[in-house]
Amino acid sequence: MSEADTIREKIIDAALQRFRHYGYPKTTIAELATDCAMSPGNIYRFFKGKIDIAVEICRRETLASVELLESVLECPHRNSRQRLEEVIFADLRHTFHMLENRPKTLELAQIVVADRPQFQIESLRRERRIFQRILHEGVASGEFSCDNVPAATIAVHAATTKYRYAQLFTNQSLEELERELAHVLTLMMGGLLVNKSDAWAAPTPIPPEDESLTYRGIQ
Amino acid sequence: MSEADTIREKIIDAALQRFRHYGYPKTTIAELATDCAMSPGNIYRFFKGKIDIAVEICRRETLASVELLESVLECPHRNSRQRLEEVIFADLRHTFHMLENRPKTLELAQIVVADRPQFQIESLRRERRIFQRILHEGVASGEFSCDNVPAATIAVHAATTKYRYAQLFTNQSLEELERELAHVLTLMMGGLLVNKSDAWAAPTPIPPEDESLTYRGIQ
DNA sequence: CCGCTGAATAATTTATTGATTGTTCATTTT
DNA sequence: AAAATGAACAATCAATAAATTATTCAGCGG
Repeated sequence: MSEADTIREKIIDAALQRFRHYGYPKTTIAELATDCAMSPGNIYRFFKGKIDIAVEICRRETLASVELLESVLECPHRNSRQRLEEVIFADLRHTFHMLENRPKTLELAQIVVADRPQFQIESLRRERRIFQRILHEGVASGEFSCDNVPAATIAVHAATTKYRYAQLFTNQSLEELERELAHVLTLMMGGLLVNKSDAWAAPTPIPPEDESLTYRGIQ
Repeated sequence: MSEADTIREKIIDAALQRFRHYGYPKTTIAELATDCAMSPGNIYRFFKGKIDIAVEICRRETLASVELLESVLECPHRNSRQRLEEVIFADLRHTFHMLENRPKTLELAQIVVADRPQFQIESLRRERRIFQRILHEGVASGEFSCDNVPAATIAVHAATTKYRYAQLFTNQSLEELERELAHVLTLMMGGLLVNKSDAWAAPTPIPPEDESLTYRGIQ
């Protein structure tokens, strides 16, 4: 890692701490400069502006989220249905706990998206790619029947919108949301599974929260 | 209608005009009083406070929306699948045009919900009841197979969350949203229809917008 | 040169004040 | 007595001033 990159990391680190503690608006460039033992002006040799520091932090956050979901996905001894369901459950829990425990993260994301609408679009696209992979595998293995994987991916993603950052839409508890999501998944499985009867025959048990997995590297 | 009710209506009417034109915050009780040729204090003999006028207006708005959806539902020569799909499409279009053409209505609803969270819960419940009726009929007619109608209703409602006040979540065009919704509905139909193959065999054509129906009494 | 500083400036935020508004109620009118 | 008024008061909002902050850049050391 080059010297410049090291300094950049230092700035990001300082910003991460302060944004989490005091929020983006209450954090000043001067403070970040002090934290990094440099002058305010020098920050601008590493970031075009204050908002760009936030963008970088959010970018990493979304990459970490995607990695979390991928780690759920790579869990072996799972068929496609279980994978899809567990990824979506993980998403619900991950975003739910995020808003519950680190509200400043949402604030930061909202500030970034307000300035860079493209950011949200790309984050959602990355998430959808995971769904698409599962559907693709499921079709290949003969478990899912689906003649238009991209369309089905979009459908699954859209139908589970409520379970990403759920607190933005409702004040239901996590337990309620999980029960509801199980119903939504059962319904959708009817449209994906080759043997429709399987969707009801094996009603989705809500997978237990795996703290060790879900929160790895978070908080 | 009693004399008191007539006056009440006059106040609501004046408020409706002003809220639409200038918005809730920019409308004063004094103005409403002037519109109704009375004193500010007298308004309080008919409404407990300013916010209660807004609540009543929103309540009527949501009742009108439900009636709109019911009118779609009562269209004859439709099977349950078509009814469900058309009601959800109508909902998307209705709320989309609402936000596009009368943004003050959203502002008003947000103000009301911020003060009366129960309001939103009840509005959603009323809407869900329509869905439940369709599902119930579909099961009775043998078109749908579903061993837990209330749960399926909740699932259908939740899965289509994105298509109610869609502009709150995305800046996709109405056309894009309609295409997407068609995919979601196809997926869900797999979980509802007795003959799963029907869901794909008869891909949902996006029903044409029926202006005369959709906008009756709105705007 | 290169990396950095820190004062200067432009933009934003915060604090303050004055004006407006929602609400009440003693009083008047019908 | 019932209905309505409008002045009074507290709460809220808008406008402006003051302070703070983001960003730039001429210049300083290494």
